Amino acid sequence: MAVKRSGGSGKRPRRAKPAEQPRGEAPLSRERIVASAVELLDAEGRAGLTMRRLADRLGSGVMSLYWHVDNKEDVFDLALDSVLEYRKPPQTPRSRDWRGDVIHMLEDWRAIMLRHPWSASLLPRQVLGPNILGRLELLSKTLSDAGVADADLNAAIWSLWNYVMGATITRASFDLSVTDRAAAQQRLEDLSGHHPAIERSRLLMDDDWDGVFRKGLGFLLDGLAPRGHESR
Amino acid sequence: MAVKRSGGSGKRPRRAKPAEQPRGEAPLSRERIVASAVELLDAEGRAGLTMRRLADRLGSGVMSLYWHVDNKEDVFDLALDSVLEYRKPPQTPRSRDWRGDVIHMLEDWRAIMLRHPWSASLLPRQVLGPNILGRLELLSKTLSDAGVADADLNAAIWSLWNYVMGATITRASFDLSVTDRAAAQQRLEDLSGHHPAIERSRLLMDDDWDGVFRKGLGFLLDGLAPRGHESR
DNA sequence: TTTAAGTCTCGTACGTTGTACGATTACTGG
DNA sequence: CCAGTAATCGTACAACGTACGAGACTTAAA
Repeated sequence: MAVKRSGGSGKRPRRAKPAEQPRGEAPLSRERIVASAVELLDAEGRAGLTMRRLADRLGSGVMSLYWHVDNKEDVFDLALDSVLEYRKPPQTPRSRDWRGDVIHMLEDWRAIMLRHPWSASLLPRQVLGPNILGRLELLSKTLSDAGVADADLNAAIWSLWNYVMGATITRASFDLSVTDRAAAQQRLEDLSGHHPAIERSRLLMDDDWDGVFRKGLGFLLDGLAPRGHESR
Repeated sequence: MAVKRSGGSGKRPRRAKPAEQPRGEAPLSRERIVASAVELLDAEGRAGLTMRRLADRLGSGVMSLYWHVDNKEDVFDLALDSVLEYRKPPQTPRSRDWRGDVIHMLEDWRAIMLRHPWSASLLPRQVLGPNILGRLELLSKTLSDAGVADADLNAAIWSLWNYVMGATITRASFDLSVTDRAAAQQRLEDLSGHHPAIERSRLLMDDDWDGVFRKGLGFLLDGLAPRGHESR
């Protein structure tokens, strides 16, 4: 069996004669594959990504992809992580507003995933790509610097992560087309007799998702950080 | 096209001569299909559920399933909701411990989903089955009775829902086999230089998931409910 | 009794999917 | 010239969801 490239990040040696492809096609590479996968996912959704369509879009044969990528799950993992790069806004390296830093990073996270709705549907998987690890590292460091005790750090990080993921997944799966929304409303009205409290809270209609998200995040941060310990 | 049964809950008329099946197979029904689907999902996981295997297990032809069920997505929806029935513990109808009631229901919810790990992977979908609606109704009513203002009810319910879903999905996807856990740890150590804060918090090892869940839930409830309003 | 309309089961077949396998080509260092 | 190894890709296969339509059976009307 041939020794396949996988996992590692070995650089492909520069080809001596780059003018080979009949079309102006760049040679296949892991990066190009992932970039095309993200385009396809954005355009067609999760079910729209097939290895054949991906190969077509790249102008290559289907099986060529498998030299650079282990399997389709691998493509999903790479696409998910690739979209989650984070550049924190330029500011003094020792920001005093740790709370604002955390909120900014988490809202950015959520915004990205809502901009690429397929990413939410990919979430129930083990995600340890470099960009996600980078975000966790930043979160960890920020909270630590803010005075959260090492013993509580785990709980703090996971609570925030959980909250963001839950809010994003929920929001993404309830972000329906107008037709679907009408159908859902109709369905609720059919059952209105049985669910007066839901009816009264208008749970599934005209929600301020962003506001709810921010509010809940505030509650969590209030609870997680040592009170009266902030600098602002 | 034949008028297919769907959506509604029409009772199948009792068959006059019940001793028809060569084996002791009960006749096909939506309920039997869903029950078998849950068994199959429990045993083989999400990818293990195929219409053919499901039909085999029921001793029927594949296409017979489609009389009772719209398609495979429908089976997933039904299986998910069917598992989430909730019986609240017997107690005085007007419990004073609303906080305990909420915690009990949400922890039960999480426990069920961890007992059926496939349910977490199904989550990014619109879930409005009767059992889930029942839980939302109960949650809504409990919070309302506890003094949460109508205007805040939406935010309260969604925050709790989001938190529970996020925690469950995360927990389920990180609940690895021992081998996988070793691999993940190895991977982290490979990158240890780049992620000192994660390393220090021991984020991915020996976590007390249940404790973290409970703690974060407490913070949320503290924030959501009017403080000093509880009865205990 | 005959007829017609459901209700329910299921065999066959089609198109699509992920990917195993091996042939093929290009380029490298000896 | 040769051996190795990096990379591409055509063919083939098993498995999938499900459309279609033929049938068997039950019930109600004629």
